[in-house]
Amino acid sequence: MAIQLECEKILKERGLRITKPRMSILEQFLSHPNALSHNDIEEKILDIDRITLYRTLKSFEEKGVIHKAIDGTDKPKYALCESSCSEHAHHHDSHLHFRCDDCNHTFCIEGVAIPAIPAPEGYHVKGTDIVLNGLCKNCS
Amino acid sequence: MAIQLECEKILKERGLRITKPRMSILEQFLSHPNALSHNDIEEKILDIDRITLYRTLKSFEEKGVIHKAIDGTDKPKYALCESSCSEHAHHHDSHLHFRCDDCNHTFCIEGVAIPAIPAPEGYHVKGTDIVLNGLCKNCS
DNA sequence: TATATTGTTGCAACTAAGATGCAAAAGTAA
DNA sequence: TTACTTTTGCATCTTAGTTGCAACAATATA
Repeated sequence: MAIQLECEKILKERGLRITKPRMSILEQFLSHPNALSHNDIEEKILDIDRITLYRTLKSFEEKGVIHKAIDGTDKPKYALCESSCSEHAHHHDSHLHFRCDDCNHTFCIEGVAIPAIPAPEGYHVKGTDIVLNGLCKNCS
Repeated sequence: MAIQLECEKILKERGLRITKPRMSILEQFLSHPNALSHNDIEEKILDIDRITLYRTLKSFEEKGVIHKAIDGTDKPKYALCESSCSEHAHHHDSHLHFRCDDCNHTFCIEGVAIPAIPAPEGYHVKGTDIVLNGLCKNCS
């Protein structure tokens, strides 16, 4: 599917109006395999307004288009959600991200079975986030 | 052991000079079970200089006194290292933290066996960080 | 296809987080 | 006690992120 059409489809599905900044931001996520930070996007879309970008990332997150990819760095990064995520429930009770020590990219890994982590005594576990680091496909 | 003595011992072991700000910062870590953010410490030690705190946290981290506790929030938090950590090697290839959804405290969990996470195809895994969330001992 | 409605943008202004350089002060070794 | 070295605390700067608001653009409806 043409990337433009796919962007429009996603925005419509989530009840977000189709606007120029939203289209170009979403396009970035669709065309990169790795999670993107605010800064990454600013560098790729030169004429984007800083504040619009903040707000777009926030509304994308709220509507289940993207999710914050925990990767152990101080800079928040975002990755596309699976289509099964919705406004009301991100299906991310158990999530796996991989940060490459070499290229510093963070990847959202789908479809790997995550073993249950033994709950520490007295704690009630609701969700699990796993951050692996090492070398990614390209760098190893 | 008196807490003062313990602080001095740790600082000496790591080759850090014993100073007033370092003592009071380290004291905070020793007297709280949870990981502390920059802000947490500023609130507890009222007369501390902001920049000194930044620099102290950095040197504590470099010398293996504390480590950054990845907990999925945007605010870096720090927790005491086990004594087996050193300047040259943090023993944190596999680390587990727990963030409570209720009190928002982050705990560094020691002594729980962490199952190996299956490495995604093509990736070379060197370290694993796990962030559990849910309810901590006090809140459940 | 014009219009009303509502959501979104882009700017200004602000707050908070964090880094750097430097002179004065404090720790340590002799 | 002195000499040497590290650390502190301040001023200054940069970057990240928020809020309020007027102008504008997307959609729904007539």
